[in-house]
Amino acid sequence: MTDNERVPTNSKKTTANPAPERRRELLATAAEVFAAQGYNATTVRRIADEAGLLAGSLYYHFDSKESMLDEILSGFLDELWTGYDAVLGAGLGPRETIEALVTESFREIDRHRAAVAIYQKESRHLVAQPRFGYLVDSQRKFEKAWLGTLERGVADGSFRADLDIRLVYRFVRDTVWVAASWYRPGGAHSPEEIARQYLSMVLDGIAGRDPAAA
Amino acid sequence: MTDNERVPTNSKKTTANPAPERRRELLATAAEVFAAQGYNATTVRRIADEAGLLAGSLYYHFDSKESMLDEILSGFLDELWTGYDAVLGAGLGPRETIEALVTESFREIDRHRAAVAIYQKESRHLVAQPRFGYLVDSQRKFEKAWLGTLERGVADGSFRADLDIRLVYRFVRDTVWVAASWYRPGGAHSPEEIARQYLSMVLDGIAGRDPAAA
DNA sequence: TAACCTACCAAACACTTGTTAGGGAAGGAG
DNA sequence: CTCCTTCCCTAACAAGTGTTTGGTAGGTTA
Repeated sequence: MTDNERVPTNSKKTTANPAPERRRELLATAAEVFAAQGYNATTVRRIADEAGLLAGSLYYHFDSKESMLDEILSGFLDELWTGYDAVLGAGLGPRETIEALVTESFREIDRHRAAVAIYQKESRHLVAQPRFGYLVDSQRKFEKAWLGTLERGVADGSFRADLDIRLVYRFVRDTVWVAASWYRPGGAHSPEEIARQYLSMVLDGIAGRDPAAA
Repeated sequence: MTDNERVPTNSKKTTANPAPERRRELLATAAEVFAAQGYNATTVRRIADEAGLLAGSLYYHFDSKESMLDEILSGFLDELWTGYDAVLGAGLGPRETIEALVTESFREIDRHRAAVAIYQKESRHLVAQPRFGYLVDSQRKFEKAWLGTLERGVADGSFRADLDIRLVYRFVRDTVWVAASWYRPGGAHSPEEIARQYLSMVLDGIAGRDPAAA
């Protein structure tokens, strides 16, 4: 469906997926360390320590450190686009689409906090590598979905027409995704509640409604 | 004045600053590479290549790779707080203070684009190191200034009272500073124009004013 | 019992990393 | 000319990097 459904290069397993439980465990801890320290600053030995095995043993499960990163990012993007495609195919109006996309985004941040953090820190220099070319495809598709929705909304009066639409796009996009840098699951607010307040701010602003106030 | 005025440890120069021209050149190119590739992913040899000399020669000017990073970040923060302190000491109302802070922030992004990008990517794991403890001080002061202004605004009706104020703080803060990731000096808009449109979005929202629209 | 597979360890490999030591060319000062 | 300072190069070092190789304990299958 999307062009992001890459099969992570895993030459070890020829059968479909016999026992990916351990892989997922290891990928989860790797993602946590990557998110906390940064990909390049993270050593394979550190991941192994955190997972309770030796560095070399990771290479029984994965081809390379880079393929771990690949699997983390592509796995996240696959799930993200599953959610986005459902929203975009629902035939909603511009404003409702934006609301649904923002809400869906915060749900993804809730479920893939580490992957989102990694994506934000590393994607900029990963796009240069051919292996991560699918990041470019995803970015393009992402921009098309959001920007297109915003333009539809400007056309039908849902959104203001007196702003640089690309500035608005980056504003909304960044506003949502940087939340992954401070969001912690199990915090004071649910993803839906955060989405609600963010949408309220983005759509209506933070200024007081009292005309008497300066 | 601020508590960020750290003297970068430069044991080589005992006199005040005899010829810091070359230093600034090298720091500028180092900052560009750090911002583009990430600090840990950047090798000293790469910086040297970009600057047109050999890796070892950098150590005539700087104590270490880390001290380059230190000097870049502390230099940026010093200038940032010079501007912020001027705004905060001007005795403006809450809304005018926020407007001035946002505008000042975009000016700093314009002048220290690379340093801001580095700060955003690396500060999270740098705060653990004692050498970069001043980052924590700056963060605390930053939060105090912004959050305090927002609270004053809620109290006097300038800002909405029906939102989680800490969420608003993070919203405004991130919204402004992530702009450094896409901003390029000499682009379509001046820092002031970007600040104006951002403020318009943050304060009044992006929704259309036409009540007839959904 | 024998063969086999899974998941790991122990130990090393080749390479890159930040950093250092010593030296030398260029130019101004005495 | 000699001395000194500035700025850079050459060449290496030790530590850390991702990765590979061979082996092995334990369970499952035949």
